[in-house]
Order: sequence, then C-alpha cells, then structure tokens
Amino acid sequence: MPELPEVETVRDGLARHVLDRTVLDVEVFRDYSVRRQEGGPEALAAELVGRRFAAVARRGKFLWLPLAGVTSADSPARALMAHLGMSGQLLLNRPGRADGGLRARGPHVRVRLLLGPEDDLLVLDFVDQRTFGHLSTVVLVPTADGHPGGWGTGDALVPAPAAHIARDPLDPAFDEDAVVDQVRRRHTGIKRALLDQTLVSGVGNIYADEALWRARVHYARATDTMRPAQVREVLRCATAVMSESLVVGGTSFDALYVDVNGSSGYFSRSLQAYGRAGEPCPRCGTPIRRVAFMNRSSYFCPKCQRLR
DNA sequence: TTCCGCACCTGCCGGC
DNA sequence: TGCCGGCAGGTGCGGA
Repeated sequence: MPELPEVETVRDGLARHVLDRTVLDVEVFRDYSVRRQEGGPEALAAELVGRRFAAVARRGKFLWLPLAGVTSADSPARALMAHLGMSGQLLLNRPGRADGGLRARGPHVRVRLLLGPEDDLLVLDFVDQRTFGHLSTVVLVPTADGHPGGWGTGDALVPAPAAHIARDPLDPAFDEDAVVDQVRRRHTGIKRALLDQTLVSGVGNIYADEALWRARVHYARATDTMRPAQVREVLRCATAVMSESLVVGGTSFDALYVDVNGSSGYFSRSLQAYGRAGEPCPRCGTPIRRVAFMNRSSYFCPKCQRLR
C-alpha cells in the first residue's frame, strides 16, 4: 500500500524521467479516476496538452507536478496532482513495449499521458486496481509557514486540496516540537493520531504499526496521557522505519505497489509486526495479535505493547 | 471544535 | 463450479 516511502520512491522516479517533458496527449479510460477534476476528463486533457512539467513534488502521500508557464494574479500556478490511494501506480513505458506500450493496455490503466518530445516519446500510465486514487489539475496556493511546499520543490506552494495536509517527518520543515504538542492535546488513541494526516502526514497503517511496535506503545494509548518524550519516541520510530523503507524502495506485498519502472520494494521482508498475526514477536517471542481497528487491522505484541 | 464511523471501490480468497 | 461474504485501507464527509 503506498505510504510515504512508496510515494517518495515514485516521486524520485518521475523526477528522473518526466521533468521538462511536454504532454502531447491525455486519455482517460475511467472517469472515476479523475472524479476530482473540475470539468471532468475533457478539462483534464484540455489543461495538460501542450504543457510542460517543471518539477515533481510531494507532501505526505500527495504528489504534484507543477506546470511550467507564466503565472499572475489572474492566472495562478497550477499542477497535475495525484494521489495513489490504496493501489495506485504511476508507470513509465516506452511506446511499443510489449508489456505496456501504446498498443497494449493493462486492465487497470485508468489514465494515460503521452509525453514528448516526438523523437523520444514516453508513456505515463496511472494504474489503479481499487480506484481509490485520483488525478486532477489543481491550483497551487502559498504554504502557511512560508517554507517550500514539500519534497522536490523549492517553491513555497502546495496544491489547494492538500493544503490541510501536515508535513511528514522526513520533511526538512517538519516541526517535531509542535507536532508533539498537538498530539498531546488530542483526546484520542496514538494510532489514530498517527494516521491523522492533518497532524503528521505520510504514516499509513503499516508504518503506524511498525513504529508503535518499535516504540513499545499500545495502539490505543491515550495521547493526552503520554509524556512528551514518549510521543517524540513514537515519531522518531516512525521516521526511522520510513527512512529504512525508503532505502530499499518501500514495502511491497504483491504487484499492487511498484515504482515507476514496475519494480517492487523489499521492506516487507523487514516488517516486525504488521501482517504477522500468530508469529512470535521478534523481541519477546509472544505471538503477535491482530485486532480490528478503524475498519482495518492493527498488529501488536500484547506483551511488549501493553495498554497501561 | 473535536472525534469517530462509514462509504467509496475492486480483486482475491476461503467457505459453502 | 459458482456464488457469496470477508478482507485489504486512504480519504473525506456527516453525525454525535
């Protein structure tokens, strides 16, 4: 499932291949995948064709590609924004390649962009089996703190639909003290707080469980009973687990998550708790438990992560 | 204002 | 063999 390391892997891959390329054509095969596009699929194509990608940026799990061009008060900066949702992929192919060229199209390709120049064509496919992801063009607005909007951009701009998303722990402008304070002021469980993208972004179900296992904190521990040092430790464990995952290209359980070249990450081999129900805790040997939580699953060690 | 539950969506898998 | 329900889970919205 695409969480921060997976999205950053995709962002990095896109930055290597699509910068300064011009959009020659846009095909939308599934309208639902552009449901947030004002004006629908036709508006998406109309806005993108002929435009050039000036950067590839990310905040949390939101990706955006600012469109090059002169901006003004009447014509603010805009970008192509993508969210991968549960199963989204952005795959690059050369036209004519047997496994994904212009003629061959997989069953889950929802949107296809043809990128120039004419003598070096590139196909960018938005593939999304479960269709929780989406693409749309958006207006860029100034960041609240005046710092760059996210990774991959020096501009203090962020997509309007992602302006409420907090910075992630790997962001140079991430304010750990402020987040610790905000978390402790909430009256909720620590895992809910970790998954709240308006508090800290980029953390999904997998890395939340892994961070809490490392920090030896129960997923339901009340945030307003935690000491600052405990919250700080959870955040640092989240940072560490995501940093380690980023090095190996993210977590992958199956073909649902791949980078822009279609390669899977290897971090799933390093998971200590997530998806290991019944297996011995690597620390104490107690069987890992799985419980239903927030319409999903939580994995934890009942001995190392006691609810006090 | 804050918190929580649920719908959205598709494909896989196990049980019957 | 085919049908059905459960499960996977990020985000946004409505209700409490």
